[in-house]
Amino acid sequence: MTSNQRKENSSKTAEKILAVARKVFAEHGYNGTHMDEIATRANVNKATLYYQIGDKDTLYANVIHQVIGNVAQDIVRAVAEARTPEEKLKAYIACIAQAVDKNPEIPPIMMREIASGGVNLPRLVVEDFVSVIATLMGSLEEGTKKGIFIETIPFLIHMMILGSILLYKGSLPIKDRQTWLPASIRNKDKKIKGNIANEVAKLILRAVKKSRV
Amino acid sequence: MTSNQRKENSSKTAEKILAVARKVFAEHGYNGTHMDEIATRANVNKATLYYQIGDKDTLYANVIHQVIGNVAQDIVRAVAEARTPEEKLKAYIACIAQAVDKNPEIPPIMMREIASGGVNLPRLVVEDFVSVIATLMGSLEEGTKKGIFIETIPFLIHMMILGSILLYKGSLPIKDRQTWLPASIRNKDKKIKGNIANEVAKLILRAVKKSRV
DNA sequence: GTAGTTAAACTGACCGGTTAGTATAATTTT
DNA sequence: AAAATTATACTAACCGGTCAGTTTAACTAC
Repeated sequence: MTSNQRKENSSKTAEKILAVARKVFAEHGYNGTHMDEIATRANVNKATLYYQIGDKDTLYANVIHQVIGNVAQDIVRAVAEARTPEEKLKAYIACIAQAVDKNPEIPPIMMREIASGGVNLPRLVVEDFVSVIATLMGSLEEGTKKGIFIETIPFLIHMMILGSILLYKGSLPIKDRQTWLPASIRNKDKKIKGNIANEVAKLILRAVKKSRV
Repeated sequence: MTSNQRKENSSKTAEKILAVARKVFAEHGYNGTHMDEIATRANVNKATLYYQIGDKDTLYANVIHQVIGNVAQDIVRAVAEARTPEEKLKAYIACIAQAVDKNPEIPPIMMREIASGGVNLPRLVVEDFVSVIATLMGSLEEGTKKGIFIETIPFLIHMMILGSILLYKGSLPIKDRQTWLPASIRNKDKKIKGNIANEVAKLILRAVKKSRV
């Protein structure tokens, strides 16, 4: 094995640790997460964990970055590629929904992060958020100027989209665990499982668009 | 001092502890909250805290009950009093927004609770949630039957409403703390501060109503 | 009215388990 | 040989919870 391969193996360990850490932090939050559990579930000695990554804060910062740091660019790019304000809004929603679909750790981590006032958010991540909201503001204002959209409060629209997706996805586990729930609530949405993006987009567009066919 | 006064003082102590606990739990979450901090901030000896209330779980359960246990009945009642589906929906949203306005601990506590899969939620509270969603489902179905509303996924609508309000209110502290934010984002919504209920209601109704004037 | 009794509220000091993080020597991998 | 990993053991701090004992005030008996 060359030294490159050695580095690969080493970084594979780090990646494994990060992947497990993501899950554990999502399950228990920062304070509820124990380094020992991460090490155990990653099949790695605790000393290795510290050797590879560092202390708890560093590990968490890495997780945060990996989980929500990259979504932002995706959104900005996807929106830029769309032409009409309506398409932009759709792309915006689809992007968020897809990101959450791809890694289900986003809802719990993000919600806890918001709950704690974003104390642990690296400034870089906050800046990403800002660029996302700015993007949305752009789309909405463009739509308003063109007479397609009504006047709105962009920040609220953002929270509406994000909130819908985060809470919807985030509460599925609760619903599933409460086996005694009335079937009317449990099954009402089986049909759209895995793809609420369309449904959210439909609703948001209905809310925001001026005229209707 | 009469024995009544003594009891009063005692229950005052308990109330003080509960009030402080609410804040601390909202700030740090269950695992991040230390009994010592609660005791200190309540100006009460830790042993007194245990004497008055019990262990951490009990204290947290009390907080949960106090914070989100009562909102449910309010909602159900308010919706029952309204006549048309549209009015019911408005009442529903207004109720939630008002509750969050009245005690700002709801967003962080609720979001963290959802994030952790509702592990700490007393069954009674979960049942309250169910009754709330059932109420909403009733209103939506009634509206659909009468041809006023389109077909919807009630659970998603619920999450849309709740998510909007929780995230909007919940992220205000973050926004305020990031002093470097562009003014366009910071100030865009000063005009509606304290009353997003109307705005959310407007948007949700536009999304859900079939025809428009 | 005052000495004795009881019960509730409260306190300071402490205990025991937990957990982040470290040290070290040995082993494996490349 | 050097880097990565492991097993094991350890420390220091932290934190939930307890306990023996004190204060306070209301009640009782004389």
